[in-house]
Amino acid sequence: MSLWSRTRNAVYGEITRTAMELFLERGFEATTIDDIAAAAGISRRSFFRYFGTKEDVVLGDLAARGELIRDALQARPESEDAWTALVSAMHAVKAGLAETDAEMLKIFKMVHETPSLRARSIEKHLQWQAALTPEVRRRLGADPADPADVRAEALVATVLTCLDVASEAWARCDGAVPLEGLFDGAVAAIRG
Amino acid sequence: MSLWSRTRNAVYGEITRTAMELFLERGFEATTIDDIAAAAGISRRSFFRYFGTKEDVVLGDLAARGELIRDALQARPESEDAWTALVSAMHAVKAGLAETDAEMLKIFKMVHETPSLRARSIEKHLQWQAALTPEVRRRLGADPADPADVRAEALVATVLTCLDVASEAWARCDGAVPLEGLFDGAVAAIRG
DNA sequence: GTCGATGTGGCACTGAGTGTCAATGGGGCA
DNA sequence: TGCCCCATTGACACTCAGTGCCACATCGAC
Repeated sequence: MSLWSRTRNAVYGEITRTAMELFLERGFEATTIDDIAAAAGISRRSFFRYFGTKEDVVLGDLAARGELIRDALQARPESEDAWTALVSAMHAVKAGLAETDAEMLKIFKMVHETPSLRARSIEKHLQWQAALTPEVRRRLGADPADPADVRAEALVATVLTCLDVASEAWARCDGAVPLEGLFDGAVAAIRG
Repeated sequence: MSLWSRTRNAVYGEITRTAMELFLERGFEATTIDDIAAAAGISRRSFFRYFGTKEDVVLGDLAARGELIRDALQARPESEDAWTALVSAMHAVKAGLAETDAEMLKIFKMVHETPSLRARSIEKHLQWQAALTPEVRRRLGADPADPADVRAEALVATVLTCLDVASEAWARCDGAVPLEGLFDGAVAAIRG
Protein backbone atom coordinates (compact mmCIF):
# COMPACT_ATOMS: atom_id res chain seq x y z
CA MET A 1 0.00 0.00 0.00
CA SER A 2 2.57 2.52 1.08
CA LEU A 3 5.03 1.67 -1.64
CA TRP A 4 2.36 1.50 -4.30
CA SER A 5 0.90 4.87 -3.57
CA ARG A 6 4.38 6.35 -3.25
CA THR A 7 5.49 5.14 -6.66
CA ARG A 8 2.15 6.16 -8.05
CA ASN A 9 2.59 9.69 -6.75
CA ALA A 10 6.12 9.75 -8.09
CA VAL A 11 5.02 8.69 -11.56
CA TYR A 12 2.14 11.17 -11.42
CA GLY A 13 4.52 13.99 -10.61
CA GLU A 14 6.99 12.88 -13.24
CA ILE A 15 4.34 12.84 -15.96
CA THR A 16 3.09 16.27 -14.92
CA ARG A 17 6.55 17.84 -14.88
CA THR A 18 7.61 16.27 -18.16
CA ALA A 19 4.35 17.15 -19.92
CA MET A 20 4.25 20.75 -18.72
CA GLU A 21 7.82 21.19 -19.89
CA LEU A 22 6.89 19.95 -23.36
CA PHE A 23 3.70 22.01 -23.43
CA LEU A 24 5.46 25.25 -22.57
CA GLU A 25 8.27 24.47 -24.96
CA ARG A 26 6.41 23.50 -28.13
CA GLY A 27 2.79 24.22 -27.33
CA PHE A 28 -0.10 22.14 -26.06
CA GLU A 29 -1.59 20.95 -29.33
CA ALA A 30 1.79 20.27 -30.91
CA THR A 31 2.62 17.85 -28.09
CA THR A 32 1.16 14.39 -28.54
CA ILE A 33 0.53 11.89 -25.79
CA ASP A 34 3.14 9.64 -27.39
CA ASP A 35 5.65 12.46 -26.90
CA ILE A 36 4.75 12.77 -23.23
CA ALA A 37 4.79 9.03 -22.61
CA ALA A 38 8.15 8.63 -24.33
CA ALA A 39 9.68 11.55 -22.43
CA ALA A 40 8.30 10.31 -19.11
CA GLY A 41 9.45 6.76 -19.79
CA ILE A 42 6.03 5.14 -19.61
CA SER A 43 3.71 3.59 -22.16
CA ARG A 44 1.00 5.48 -23.92
CA ARG A 45 -1.54 3.24 -22.23
CA SER A 46 -0.21 4.04 -18.78
CA PHE A 47 -0.56 7.74 -19.38
CA PHE A 48 -4.30 7.25 -19.55
CA ARG A 49 -4.20 5.41 -16.24
CA TYR A 50 -3.01 8.62 -14.59
CA PHE A 51 -4.86 11.20 -16.62
CA GLY A 52 -8.22 10.86 -18.30
CA THR A 53 -7.36 13.41 -20.97
CA LYS A 54 -4.40 15.48 -22.08
CA GLU A 55 -6.13 18.56 -20.72
CA ASP A 56 -6.21 17.06 -17.23
CA VAL A 57 -2.43 17.30 -17.00
CA VAL A 58 -2.75 21.07 -17.09
CA LEU A 59 -6.06 21.50 -15.30
CA GLY A 60 -6.11 18.46 -13.04
CA ASP A 61 -5.82 20.07 -9.64
CA LEU A 62 -8.16 22.84 -10.70
CA ALA A 63 -11.12 20.68 -9.74
CA ALA A 64 -9.93 20.32 -6.15
CA ARG A 65 -9.75 24.10 -5.86
CA GLY A 66 -13.55 24.21 -5.94
CA GLU A 67 -13.62 22.36 -2.64
CA LEU A 68 -11.13 24.87 -1.23
CA ILE A 69 -13.34 27.79 -2.16
CA ARG A 70 -16.35 26.04 -0.70
CA ASP A 71 -14.50 25.50 2.59
CA ALA A 72 -13.43 29.12 2.61
CA LEU A 73 -17.02 30.14 1.99
CA GLN A 74 -18.30 28.03 4.85
CA ALA A 75 -15.69 29.62 7.11
CA ARG A 76 -17.08 33.10 6.48
CA PRO A 77 -19.13 34.51 9.36
CA GLU A 78 -22.86 33.98 9.19
CA SER A 79 -23.38 37.73 9.53
CA GLU A 80 -21.94 38.43 6.09
CA ASP A 81 -24.38 38.59 3.21
CA ALA A 82 -23.94 35.97 0.48
CA TRP A 83 -22.25 38.27 -2.02
CA THR A 84 -19.65 39.55 0.44
CA ALA A 85 -18.98 36.07 1.73
CA LEU A 86 -18.42 34.79 -1.80
CA VAL A 87 -16.04 37.60 -2.71
CA SER A 88 -14.15 37.10 0.54
CA ALA A 89 -13.91 33.36 -0.04
CA MET A 90 -12.43 33.97 -3.48
CA HIS A 91 -9.80 36.22 -1.96
CA ALA A 92 -8.92 33.55 0.57
CA VAL A 93 -7.88 31.04 -2.10
CA LYS A 94 -6.05 33.27 -4.52
CA ALA A 95 -2.98 31.01 -4.22
CA GLY A 96 -1.62 30.13 -7.64
CA LEU A 97 -1.41 26.87 -9.54
CA ALA A 98 2.25 27.25 -10.42
CA GLU A 99 5.44 27.95 -8.53
CA THR A 100 6.09 31.39 -9.90
CA ASP A 101 3.98 34.17 -11.36
CA ALA A 102 5.90 33.93 -14.61
CA GLU A 103 5.08 30.24 -15.00
CA MET A 104 1.45 30.83 -14.05
CA LEU A 105 1.27 33.55 -16.67
CA LYS A 106 2.53 31.16 -19.34
CA ILE A 107 0.00 28.54 -18.30
CA PHE A 108 -2.83 31.09 -18.32
CA LYS A 109 -1.92 32.26 -21.78
CA MET A 110 -1.70 28.70 -23.02
CA VAL A 111 -5.13 27.92 -21.61
CA HIS A 112 -6.65 31.02 -23.15
CA GLU A 113 -5.08 30.38 -26.54
CA THR A 114 -5.99 26.68 -26.77
CA PRO A 115 -9.67 26.02 -27.44
CA SER A 116 -9.81 22.56 -25.89
CA LEU A 117 -8.02 23.76 -22.75
CA ARG A 118 -10.22 26.80 -22.55
CA ALA A 119 -13.30 24.63 -22.78
CA ARG A 120 -12.13 22.24 -20.08
CA SER A 121 -11.19 25.12 -17.86
CA ILE A 122 -14.70 26.48 -18.12
CA GLU A 123 -16.07 23.05 -17.31
CA LYS A 124 -14.04 23.07 -14.12
CA HIS A 125 -15.55 26.43 -13.24
CA LEU A 126 -18.98 24.89 -13.66
CA GLN A 127 -17.92 22.29 -11.11
CA TRP A 128 -16.88 25.04 -8.71
CA GLN A 129 -20.27 26.58 -9.29
CA ALA A 130 -21.98 23.33 -8.35
CA ALA A 131 -19.82 23.02 -5.24
CA LEU A 132 -20.57 26.55 -4.04
CA THR A 133 -24.25 26.88 -4.84
CA PRO A 134 -25.69 24.79 -1.97
CA GLU A 135 -23.99 26.89 0.69
CA VAL A 136 -25.17 30.13 -0.93
CA ARG A 137 -28.69 28.71 -1.21
CA ARG A 138 -28.56 27.97 2.51
CA ARG A 139 -27.38 31.48 3.35
CA LEU A 140 -30.16 32.98 1.24
CA GLY A 141 -32.70 30.77 2.96
CA ALA A 142 -33.86 29.46 -0.40
CA ASP A 143 -35.83 26.29 -0.85
CA PRO A 144 -33.22 23.75 -2.04
CA ALA A 145 -35.80 21.95 -4.16
CA ASP A 146 -37.16 25.00 -5.99
CA PRO A 147 -35.66 24.95 -9.48
CA ALA A 148 -37.09 28.37 -10.32
CA ASP A 149 -35.09 30.14 -7.59
CA VAL A 150 -31.98 31.14 -9.51
CA ARG A 151 -30.62 33.66 -7.02
CA ALA A 152 -27.88 31.44 -5.61
CA GLU A 153 -26.79 30.21 -9.02
CA ALA A 154 -26.69 33.77 -10.33
CA LEU A 155 -24.57 35.03 -7.43
CA VAL A 156 -22.09 32.17 -7.58
CA ALA A 157 -21.78 32.23 -11.35
CA THR A 158 -21.31 35.98 -11.38
CA VAL A 159 -18.50 35.96 -8.84
CA LEU A 160 -16.77 33.19 -10.78
CA THR A 161 -17.28 35.21 -13.93
CA CYS A 162 -15.56 38.15 -12.27
CA LEU A 163 -12.61 35.90 -11.53
CA ASP A 164 -12.58 34.75 -15.14
CA VAL A 165 -12.66 38.29 -16.48
CA ALA A 166 -9.90 39.29 -14.08
CA SER A 167 -7.74 36.33 -15.07
CA GLU A 168 -8.11 37.11 -18.72
CA ALA A 169 -7.20 40.76 -18.15
CA TRP A 170 -4.25 39.69 -16.03
CA ALA A 171 -2.93 37.51 -18.83
CA ARG A 172 -3.64 40.23 -21.39
CA CYS A 173 -1.46 42.76 -19.61
CA ASP A 174 1.26 40.18 -18.93
CA GLY A 175 0.70 40.18 -15.19
CA ALA A 176 1.62 43.85 -14.95
CA VAL A 177 -1.49 44.58 -12.86
CA PRO A 178 -2.07 42.35 -9.81
CA LEU A 179 -4.83 39.79 -10.30
CA GLU A 180 -6.43 40.68 -6.98
CA GLY A 181 -6.94 44.28 -8.00
CA LEU A 182 -8.47 43.28 -11.30
CA PHE A 183 -10.88 40.96 -9.52
CA ASP A 184 -11.88 43.75 -7.15
CA GLY A 185 -12.36 46.02 -10.13
CA ALA A 186 -14.68 43.55 -11.78
CA VAL A 187 -16.64 43.02 -8.57
CA ALA A 188 -16.96 46.77 -8.10
CA ALA A 189 -18.25 47.19 -11.65
CA ILE A 190 -21.10 44.81 -10.85
CA ARG A 191 -21.91 46.06 -7.40
CA GLY A 192 -20.23 49.42 -6.86
CA MET B 1 -23.41 30.79 -58.75
CA SER B 2 -27.10 30.81 -58.02
CA LEU B 3 -27.53 27.09 -58.49
CA TRP B 4 -24.38 26.29 -56.56
CA SER B 5 -25.27 28.29 -53.52
CA ARG B 6 -28.84 27.02 -53.67
CA THR B 7 -27.79 23.37 -53.69
CA ARG B 8 -25.23 24.17 -51.03
CA ASN B 9 -27.92 25.66 -48.80
CA ALA B 10 -30.15 22.71 -49.51
CA VAL B 11 -27.48 20.20 -48.54
CA TYR B 12 -26.66 22.27 -45.47
CA GLY B 13 -30.26 22.19 -44.36
CA GLU B 14 -30.60 18.50 -45.16
CA ILE B 15 -27.57 17.63 -43.01
CA THR B 16 -28.84 19.76 -40.16
CA ARG B 17 -32.31 18.24 -40.21
CA THR B 18 -31.06 14.67 -40.53
CA ALA B 19 -28.42 15.10 -37.83
CA MET B 20 -30.74 16.77 -35.32
CA GLU B 21 -33.24 13.98 -35.85
CA LEU B 22 -30.59 11.38 -35.07
CA PHE B 23 -29.25 13.38 -32.10
CA LEU B 24 -32.65 13.72 -30.49
CA GLU B 25 -33.47 10.09 -31.21
CA ARG B 26 -30.37 8.28 -29.96
CA GLY B 27 -28.31 11.02 -28.34
CA PHE B 28 -25.49 13.25 -29.45
CA GLU B 29 -22.51 11.11 -28.50
CA ALA B 30 -24.12 7.89 -29.70
CA THR B 31 -24.48 9.36 -33.17
CA THR B 32 -21.34 9.16 -35.30
CA ILE B 33 -20.55 11.33 -38.26
CA ASP B 34 -20.73 8.23 -40.41
CA ASP B 35 -24.32 7.79 -39.26
CA ILE B 36 -25.15 11.37 -40.21
CA ALA B 37 -23.39 11.18 -43.55
CA ALA B 38 -25.10 7.91 -44.45
CA ALA B 39 -28.54 9.19 -43.41
CA ALA B 40 -28.05 12.45 -45.31
CA GLY B 41 -26.77 10.65 -48.40
CA ILE B 42 -23.38 12.33 -48.50
CA SER B 43 -19.85 11.17 -47.85
CA ARG B 44 -18.15 11.48 -44.51
CA ARG B 45 -15.65 13.87 -46.07
CA SER B 46 -18.38 16.15 -47.37
CA PHE B 47 -19.87 16.48 -43.92
CA PHE B 48 -16.70 18.22 -42.81
CA ARG B 49 -16.98 20.57 -45.76
CA TYR B 50 -20.22 21.90 -44.30
CA PHE B 51 -19.46 21.67 -40.57
CA GLY B 52 -16.12 21.97 -38.88
CA THR B 53 -17.17 19.77 -35.98
CA LYS B 54 -20.12 17.66 -34.94
CA GLU B 55 -20.96 20.26 -32.30
CA ASP B 56 -21.37 22.93 -34.97
CA VAL B 57 -24.44 21.16 -36.31
CA VAL B 58 -26.21 21.91 -33.05
CA LEU B 59 -24.61 25.23 -32.18
CA GLY B 60 -23.77 26.60 -35.62
CA ASP B 61 -26.14 29.53 -35.82
CA LEU B 62 -25.50 30.41 -32.19
CA ALA B 63 -22.47 32.45 -33.22
CA ALA B 64 -24.53 34.73 -35.43
CA ARG B 65 -26.81 35.49 -32.50
CA GLY B 66 -23.98 37.47 -30.90
CA GLU B 67 -24.21 39.98 -33.73
CA LEU B 68 -27.96 40.21 -33.17
CA ILE B 69 -27.50 41.07 -29.52
CA ARG B 70 -24.85 43.63 -30.41
CA ASP B 71 -27.22 45.28 -32.87
CA ALA B 72 -29.96 45.30 -30.26
CA LEU B 73 -27.55 46.85 -27.79
CA GLN B 74 -26.55 49.59 -30.21
CA ALA B 75 -30.22 50.33 -30.79
CA ARG B 76 -30.77 51.09 -27.09
CA PRO B 77 -31.05 54.80 -26.28
CA GLU B 78 -27.89 56.56 -25.24
CA SER B 79 -29.59 57.71 -22.05
CA GLU B 80 -29.75 54.17 -20.64
CA ASP B 81 -26.90 53.10 -18.42
CA ALA B 82 -24.81 50.17 -19.67
CA TRP B 83 -26.36 47.55 -17.41
CA THR B 84 -29.93 48.44 -18.31
CA ALA B 85 -29.09 48.60 -22.01
CA LEU B 86 -27.49 45.15 -21.86
CA VAL B 87 -30.44 43.58 -20.07
CA SER B 88 -32.87 45.21 -22.51
CA ALA B 89 -30.83 44.02 -25.47
CA MET B 90 -30.97 40.47 -24.15
CA HIS B 91 -34.74 40.70 -23.90
CA ALA B 92 -34.94 41.92 -27.46
CA VAL B 93 -33.38 38.77 -28.92
CA LYS B 94 -35.05 36.12 -26.82
CA ALA B 95 -36.25 34.39 -29.99
CA GLY B 96 -35.54 30.69 -29.89
CA LEU B 97 -33.23 28.45 -31.90
CA ALA B 98 -35.85 25.82 -32.61
CA GLU B 99 -39.35 25.81 -34.06
CA THR B 100 -41.18 24.91 -30.91
CA ASP B 101 -40.53 25.27 -27.20
CA ALA B 102 -40.63 21.49 -26.81
CA GLU B 103 -37.90 21.02 -29.38
CA MET B 104 -35.84 23.82 -27.87
CA LEU B 105 -36.16 22.17 -24.49
CA LYS B 106 -34.84 18.90 -25.88
CA ILE B 107 -31.91 20.67 -27.47
CA PHE B 108 -31.15 22.60 -24.28
CA LYS B 109 -31.15 19.43 -22.24
CA MET B 110 -28.92 17.69 -24.74
CA VAL B 111 -26.47 20.57 -24.65
CA HIS B 112 -26.44 20.63 -20.86
CA GLU B 113 -25.99 16.87 -20.59
CA THR B 114 -23.24 16.56 -23.16
CA PRO B 115 -19.87 17.90 -21.96
CA SER B 116 -18.46 18.66 -25.39
CA LEU B 117 -21.61 20.49 -26.42
CA ARG B 118 -21.74 22.37 -23.17
CA ALA B 119 -18.14 23.49 -23.59
CA ARG B 120 -18.70 24.63 -27.17
CA SER B 121 -21.83 26.45 -26.15
CA ILE B 122 -19.90 28.42 -23.56
CA GLU B 123 -17.22 29.18 -26.11
CA LYS B 124 -19.92 30.72 -28.29
CA HIS B 125 -20.96 32.83 -25.32
CA LEU B 126 -17.38 34.06 -25.09
CA GLN B 127 -17.72 35.15 -28.71
CA TRP B 128 -20.87 37.04 -27.81
CA GLN B 129 -18.93 38.65 -25.02
CA ALA B 130 -16.24 39.79 -27.44
CA ALA B 131 -18.91 41.18 -29.77
CA LEU B 132 -20.66 43.15 -27.03
CA THR B 133 -17.74 44.49 -25.03
CA PRO B 134 -16.62 47.32 -27.37
CA GLU B 135 -20.05 48.94 -27.33
CA VAL B 136 -20.25 48.73 -23.53
CA ARG B 137 -16.73 50.13 -23.25
CA ARG B 138 -17.86 53.04 -25.39
CA ARG B 139 -20.91 53.66 -23.24
CA LEU B 140 -18.79 53.63 -20.10
CA GLY B 141 -16.36 56.08 -21.65
CA ALA B 142 -13.51 53.66 -20.96
CA ASP B 143 -10.15 53.82 -22.69
CA PRO B 144 -10.37 51.05 -25.34
CA ALA B 145 -6.65 50.37 -25.01
CA ASP B 146 -6.50 50.03 -21.21
CA PRO B 147 -6.31 46.30 -20.45
CA ALA B 148 -6.69 46.90 -16.73
CA ASP B 149 -10.18 48.40 -17.09
CA VAL B 150 -12.33 45.32 -16.67
CA ARG B 151 -15.65 47.08 -16.06
CA ALA B 152 -17.10 46.46 -19.52
CA GLU B 153 -15.96 42.84 -19.63
CA ALA B 154 -17.43 42.25 -16.18
CA LEU B 155 -20.80 43.76 -17.07
CA VAL B 156 -21.14 41.88 -20.34
CA ALA B 157 -19.95 38.57 -18.91
CA THR B 158 -22.28 38.88 -15.95
CA VAL B 159 -25.37 39.51 -18.05
CA LEU B 160 -24.50 36.55 -20.26
CA THR B 161 -23.96 34.48 -17.13
CA CYS B 162 -27.45 35.43 -16.00
CA LEU B 163 -28.80 34.13 -19.29
CA ASP B 164 -26.83 30.93 -18.84
CA VAL B 165 -28.13 30.40 -15.32
CA ALA B 166 -31.67 31.11 -16.48
CA SER B 167 -31.37 28.67 -19.38
CA GLU B 168 -30.14 25.94 -17.13
CA ALA B 169 -32.96 26.51 -14.66
CA TRP B 170 -35.44 26.58 -17.52
CA ALA B 171 -34.23 23.18 -18.73
CA ARG B 172 -34.15 21.85 -15.17
CA CYS B 173 -37.81 22.59 -14.60
CA ASP B 174 -38.80 21.33 -18.07
CA GLY B 175 -39.77 24.74 -19.32
CA ALA B 176 -42.50 25.05 -16.71
CA VAL B 177 -41.31 28.54 -15.75
CA PRO B 178 -40.83 31.03 -18.61
CA LEU B 179 -37.21 31.68 -19.51
CA GLU B 180 -37.72 35.41 -19.48
CA GLY B 181 -38.85 35.41 -15.87
CA LEU B 182 -35.90 33.28 -14.81
CA PHE B 183 -33.54 35.68 -16.53
CA ASP B 184 -35.13 38.63 -14.76
CA GLY B 185 -34.83 36.75 -11.48
CA ALA B 186 -31.14 36.19 -12.02
CA VAL B 187 -30.59 39.82 -12.98
CA ALA B 188 -32.50 40.98 -9.92
CA ALA B 189 -30.38 38.75 -7.69
CA ILE B 190 -27.28 40.56 -8.91
CA ARG B 191 -28.65 44.08 -8.90
CA GLY B 192 -31.88 44.16 -6.99
C1' DG C 1 5.55 -20.33 -1.69
C1' DT C 2 0.95 -19.45 -3.23
C1' DC C 3 -2.77 -16.45 -4.09
C1' DG C 4 -5.27 -12.27 -5.08
C1' DA C 5 -5.05 -7.55 -6.01
C1' DT C 6 -2.97 -3.98 -8.61
C1' DG C 7 0.06 -1.74 -12.03
C1' DT C 8 1.97 -2.07 -16.69
C1' DG C 9 2.83 -2.70 -21.66
C1' DG C 10 1.21 -4.14 -26.06
C1' DC C 11 -2.27 -4.55 -29.38
C1' DA C 12 -6.34 -3.65 -31.75
C1' DC C 13 -10.14 -0.83 -32.21
C1' DT C 14 -13.43 3.34 -32.66
C1' DG C 15 -14.20 7.96 -33.85
C1' DA C 16 -12.99 12.85 -34.87
C1' DG C 17 -10.70 15.58 -37.96
C1' DT C 18 -7.26 16.63 -42.07
C1' DG C 19 -4.69 16.35 -46.60
C1' DT C 20 -4.63 14.82 -51.14
C1' DC C 21 -6.19 13.48 -55.61
C1' DA C 22 -8.94 12.16 -59.36
C1' DA C 23 -13.60 12.56 -61.22
C1' DT C 24 -17.87 15.14 -62.05
C1' DG C 25 -20.59 18.78 -63.56
C1' DG C 26 -22.19 23.62 -63.86
C1' DG C 27 -21.09 28.38 -65.88
C1' DG C 28 -18.82 31.48 -68.93
C1' DC C 29 -16.80 32.24 -73.42
C1' DA C 30 -15.50 31.76 -78.35
C1' DT D 1 -21.67 23.55 -79.74
C1' DG D 2 -17.39 22.75 -77.88
C1' DC D 3 -13.92 24.11 -74.55
C1' DC D 4 -11.95 25.60 -70.29
C1' DC D 5 -12.23 27.09 -65.43
C1' DC D 6 -13.65 26.21 -61.00
C1' DA D 7 -16.35 24.48 -57.19
C1' DT D 8 -17.91 20.32 -55.26
C1' DT D 9 -17.60 15.61 -54.30
C1' DG D 10 -16.12 10.85 -52.91
C1' DA D 11 -12.48 7.86 -51.84
C1' DC D 12 -8.41 6.78 -49.54
C1' DA D 13 -4.85 7.27 -46.25
C1' DC D 14 -3.30 9.40 -42.32
C1' DT D 15 -2.79 11.51 -37.38
C1' DC D 16 -4.26 11.63 -32.86
C1' DA D 17 -7.26 11.02 -28.67
C1' DG D 18 -9.29 7.70 -26.04
C1' DT D 19 -10.96 2.69 -24.76
C1' DG D 20 -11.17 -2.41 -24.18
C1' DC D 21 -8.77 -6.48 -23.63
C1' DC D 22 -5.21 -9.62 -22.36
C1' DA D 23 -0.91 -11.36 -20.76
C1' DC D 24 2.71 -10.45 -17.54
C1' DA D 25 5.15 -8.66 -13.55
C1' DT D 26 5.12 -7.31 -8.76
C1' DC D 27 3.73 -6.25 -4.07
C1' DG D 28 1.45 -7.70 0.19
C1' DA D 29 -0.99 -11.20 2.89
C1' DC D 30 -1.64 -15.77 4.49
